[in-house]
Amino acid sequence: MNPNFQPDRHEIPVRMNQAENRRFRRQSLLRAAIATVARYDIQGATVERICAEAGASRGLIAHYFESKEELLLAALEDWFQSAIKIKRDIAKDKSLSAEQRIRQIAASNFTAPSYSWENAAAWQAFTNASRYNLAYADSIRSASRKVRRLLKPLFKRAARKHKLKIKAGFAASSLYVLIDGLWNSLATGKDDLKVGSARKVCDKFVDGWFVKNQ
Amino acid sequence: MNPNFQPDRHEIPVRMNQAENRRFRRQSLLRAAIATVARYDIQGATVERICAEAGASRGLIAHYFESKEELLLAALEDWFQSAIKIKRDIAKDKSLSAEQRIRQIAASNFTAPSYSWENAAAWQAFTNASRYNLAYADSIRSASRKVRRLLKPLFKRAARKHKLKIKAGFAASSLYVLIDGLWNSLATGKDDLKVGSARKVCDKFVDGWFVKNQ
DNA sequence: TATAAAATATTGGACGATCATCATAATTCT
DNA sequence: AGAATTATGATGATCGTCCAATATTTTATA
Repeated sequence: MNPNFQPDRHEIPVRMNQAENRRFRRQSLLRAAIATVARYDIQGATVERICAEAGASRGLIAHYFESKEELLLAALEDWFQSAIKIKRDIAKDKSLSAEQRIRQIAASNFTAPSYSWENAAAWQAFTNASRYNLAYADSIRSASRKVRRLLKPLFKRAARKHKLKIKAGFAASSLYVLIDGLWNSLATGKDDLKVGSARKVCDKFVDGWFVKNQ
Repeated sequence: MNPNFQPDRHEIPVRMNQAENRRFRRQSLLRAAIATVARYDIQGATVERICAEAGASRGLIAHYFESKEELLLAALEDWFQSAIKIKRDIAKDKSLSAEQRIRQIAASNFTAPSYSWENAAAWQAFTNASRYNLAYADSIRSASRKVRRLLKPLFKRAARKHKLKIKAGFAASSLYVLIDGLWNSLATGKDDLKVGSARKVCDKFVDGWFVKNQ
């Protein structure tokens, strides 16, 4: 049922002191929030369900977060931070050409740990909610900008190597819009798309930017 | 505030008989449902808000639909039916080449009446909800299949003209996934994308399919 | 055509269910 | 023992549905 199941504390045999316990509980709640949002959407992610997923009782959220809203926002930002880190690492990898880095960043969106059905589904839920929730909107806009800032110089350099003139910012944007579409499609299953195909679509799209005009 | 405002019955001076009135009320509720879902998401589209948007009282939904859920589903299917009709008409247009038809169908997603912020936002809300609502999932899967069935033969014919071998079904899928991503981006505004740019991204993507391999 | 009766349309209040938050109690750790 | 952590019941708010009442249109009748 739930591929990314987080065992609750009863299944953790190791003894933890309070500080460790606190970190563990917090992290459990963050992961449980993502998992629950993925399966039930934002409004379906009730305190009851999130806590059940985290193996805790209903009242615990209040002890670790100001409110349910604050937990969800923290979960979104926590997840995004780890997602951008993976991309930054690839962007800095000097053993790869700029074009290779672009392709690898794109591909990383369809490989664990960045990709999982849970992450795709939760991302879809949060972006959807960002239409009426200003906090999510801000967080997601900032996330989008960070990714574009990462990709733009790579597109610029890759184009120079190909002796092409392209609008690097536009290329970066559109690649990420495509990846978003692929994530949504994978999250809902509406187009019978497989993860492997998603990778191919990205590669084909990048091809398009580095081909000479006819 | 609401660009697609439907005037309520008090602003309609013409006398309507019961049959006309019934059609008008039903249609008002369907449009109001889309508009409200666009602005407030599915769970935020309360009976109160939908009816206010339609210029009716809270109880009226029960008179025209089995339940709120049934209204939302009817609104989704009603909207999709008009959207697919526009695409079918383009697909049948013999004055255009297959490739031109593909481009025009793609472009129609970014021109009124198929495109409006309201439609994009509501579509995003429904696809998002399709993860946990089976009725939406079925409806959307069927919609997706219809569009792919429309595009696939066009890609096949266009490729033949270009003397290329492509996977037409794959091309059709991926074009529609891209369009979905563009709609979501426009609905949320997260990537600062404009409608005009969305059209260009589509064109660039279609280019990619009809370019000789290097 | 006028009018009564029937059918249909519309309204808004009541009810029951769900949920986040809060207060308080119980438990565990230091 | 005292502090931190965890559990549970109570409370108030929100929402969909149902229902009784009121209003309007249509049909039947003379």
